[in-house]
Amino acid sequence: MKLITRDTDYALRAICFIAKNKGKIVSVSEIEQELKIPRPFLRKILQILNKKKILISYKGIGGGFTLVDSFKGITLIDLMRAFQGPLHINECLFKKAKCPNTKKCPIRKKIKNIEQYVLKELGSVTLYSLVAK
Amino acid sequence: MKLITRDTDYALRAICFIAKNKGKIVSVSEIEQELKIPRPFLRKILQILNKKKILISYKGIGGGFTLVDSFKGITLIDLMRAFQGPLHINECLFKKAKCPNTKKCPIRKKIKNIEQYVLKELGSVTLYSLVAK
DNA sequence: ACAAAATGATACTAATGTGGTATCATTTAA
DNA sequence: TTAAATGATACCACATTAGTATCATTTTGT
Repeated sequence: MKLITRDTDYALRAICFIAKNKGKIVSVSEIEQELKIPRPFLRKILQILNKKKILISYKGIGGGFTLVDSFKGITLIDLMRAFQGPLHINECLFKKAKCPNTKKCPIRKKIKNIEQYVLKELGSVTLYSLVAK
Repeated sequence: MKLITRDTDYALRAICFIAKNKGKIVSVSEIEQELKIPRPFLRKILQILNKKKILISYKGIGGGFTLVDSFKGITLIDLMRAFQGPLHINECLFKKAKCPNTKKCPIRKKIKNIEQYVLKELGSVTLYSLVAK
């Protein structure tokens, strides 16, 4: 059971590195060298971060990526959603049929509670807090 | 992100049904008819439940399954472990390398906390509590 | 003893998700 | 106008999950 997938993980590390170079435009090559992430995969990840407005990209010679201005408001869960889609702890438990012995399945409620807790926790971690010493 | 897989889900429903027929030996055919779970898959699931000592099986004509005597002590997490193995929310995040900007990665701690919470919650739900009206 | 009805064991197949690659198009600075 | 960067997109490989198929074993009734 994985809460965080590899692309999310890589994204986080890349962001940390970009944040370290405050203000500077950082290219794929630089990140690749530092973090040893396979280049094509890294490119894909950065492109997604750009689309999701977590990074800003600059094309052409001297191009690369910087943090978005609103970076301090972005949380771990935003990052996870970018790569892992909407986070439902369990999507379809008892969707088709209910346990015949219960009218309101108590397990569903429990799962919902757990889900909400997890989302709250993940949503409380800003990427900035991970970057700042 | 799935916390509970299909076999765990099916297992839970099957157990609910068996519990309803208190004491009676319930065959695969009966469960299949009631819950519309594909028979070979259901058989596999029930065999696992037997091996994990959550159900008792009886072979031969009139055979089938009943709940184990210690049923009241079995929790949702036991069921999940039977099908999904040991439950680690995240196994290897930052295993190979740490985010270069942090010495003790705060995210790792957060994940650990979430994991412990989830395990505690799931371990607090007895299957019996789901079955009992 | 034996046949039928049940589960046990095991190996295989199909579908999906994750991790990763390859290639061409587009933009931009020198 | 060319080289260096990212954008878009399609593809491939592997692992996990979901499900099937088949034969072996046990048990009960006749």
